[in-house]
Amino acid sequence: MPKQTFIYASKVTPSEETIKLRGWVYRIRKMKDKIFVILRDASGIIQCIGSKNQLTSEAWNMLNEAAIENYITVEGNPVEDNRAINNVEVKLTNFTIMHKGEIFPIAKDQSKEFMLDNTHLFVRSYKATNVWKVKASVLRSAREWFFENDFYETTPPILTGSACEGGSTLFSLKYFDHTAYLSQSIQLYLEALIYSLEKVYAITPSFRAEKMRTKRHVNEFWHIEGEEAFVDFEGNMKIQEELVAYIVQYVLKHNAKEFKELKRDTSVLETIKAPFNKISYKEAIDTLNENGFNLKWDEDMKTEEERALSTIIGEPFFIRDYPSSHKPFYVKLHEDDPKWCYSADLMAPEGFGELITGGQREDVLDTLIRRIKEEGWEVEDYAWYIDLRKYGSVPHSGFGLGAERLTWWLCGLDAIQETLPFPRTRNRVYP
RNA sequence: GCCGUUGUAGCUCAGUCUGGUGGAGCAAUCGGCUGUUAACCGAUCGGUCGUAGGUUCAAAUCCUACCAGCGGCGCCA
Repeated sequence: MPKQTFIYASKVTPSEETIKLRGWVYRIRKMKDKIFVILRDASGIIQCIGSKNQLTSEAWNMLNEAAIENYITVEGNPVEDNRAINNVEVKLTNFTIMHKGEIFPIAKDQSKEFMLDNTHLFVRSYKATNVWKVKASVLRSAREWFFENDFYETTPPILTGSACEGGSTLFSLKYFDHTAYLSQSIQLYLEALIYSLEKVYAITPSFRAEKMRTKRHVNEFWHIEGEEAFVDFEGNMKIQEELVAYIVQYVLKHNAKEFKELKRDTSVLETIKAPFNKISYKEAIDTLNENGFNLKWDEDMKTEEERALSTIIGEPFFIRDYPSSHKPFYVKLHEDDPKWCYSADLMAPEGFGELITGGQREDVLDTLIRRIKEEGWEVEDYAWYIDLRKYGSVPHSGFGLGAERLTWWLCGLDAIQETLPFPRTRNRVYP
């Protein structure tokens, strides 16, 4: 038999055996002859009780010195007790402080500002840990879905030499003797890769140098992007809704404990299944106008309106067929009426708003060149991208899903910043 | 970039309107303690009131400038 190893707090069940655990002091409550210490590890927390008359004086003294976030190891007997969390506690037979360290600065009350100054310590908080677990499930289940649907994972570059979608929101940096940019989206590269693998995806960080400060934005986020050859606008939406529905089902199955601890009411999530509602941009405007707004058909929907619509509809839905003037040059236009284009946004319910933008790409060489010129870009800057339409151009579509947007909604958090361990915002690039 | 708002003890805040010797809770330290659930009780410790200048007999408080943070909007995932 191998030497007895440490077990996770969540695996502790009442038994006759002596067990060992290691982790950090989450809470500690000291009395004259008894001390309760709550041990925290990656799996959760468990109450341990140390009694003066059942410990060596050395262990008892150490227990008396223990403080929040000390690294500790414990030995004891797991017993059933309805006064403890999860009705199990460990009656200590030994207790060791492995690293005492200094006084942990994060206490009961924290302001947002203090929390952000101490993000490197705040990541270990109970709430944050639950969010990291849900996010891990989002990424894992997305990969699973792609794998099961014959998509190849690819690794496009994050450093790019050309500015796609305009330069104002790009972070630039010195690249030897040139200027390079941090990627806003690897879409154009995925479009190149479909000619090889047909169905591709990538999960990469995307950077936006927007100077906005909102609950919905961070300057660095993880982008789940897919691109598919021979798939049209309708087929693309089908892929998106199946992917999102799969992720929702996965987290409901695997993260019930986390949702409970985050106090997330999952009843809305439980009803979600593909296909989703689809309304045209025009219908969206009409719906809003019926609900007290006064918008014209080609007017841009603002956050307030999108949020209202998302609350009215109450389940995930697509807004499809946007006015062409609202969307970039690579979006394919309707053949019969170029006023509209094959672009759709997937909206989360409950007022969380946009999760995905996707659509069919312009695959006709001349139209693409004309559109680039109309938007005022230099055709030479997109030479390699235009090349893709010269050699066996195929109809294709794709989309970009924000991993943080999705996690934010699934967990029902106040702000998207909470879904990243080290959120990059306008005034925060440290720690 | 625009609008708003905040800066007082290690942390969370009151005190600013109406100028007159800086307060509370938490943390820490010491002591007490009935199986506690961010325990409880008592005591102690702890501050260049964001920075600079101005008004005044007197400024955390009024005025000016600056700095930093936070919230929102345009944008978007």
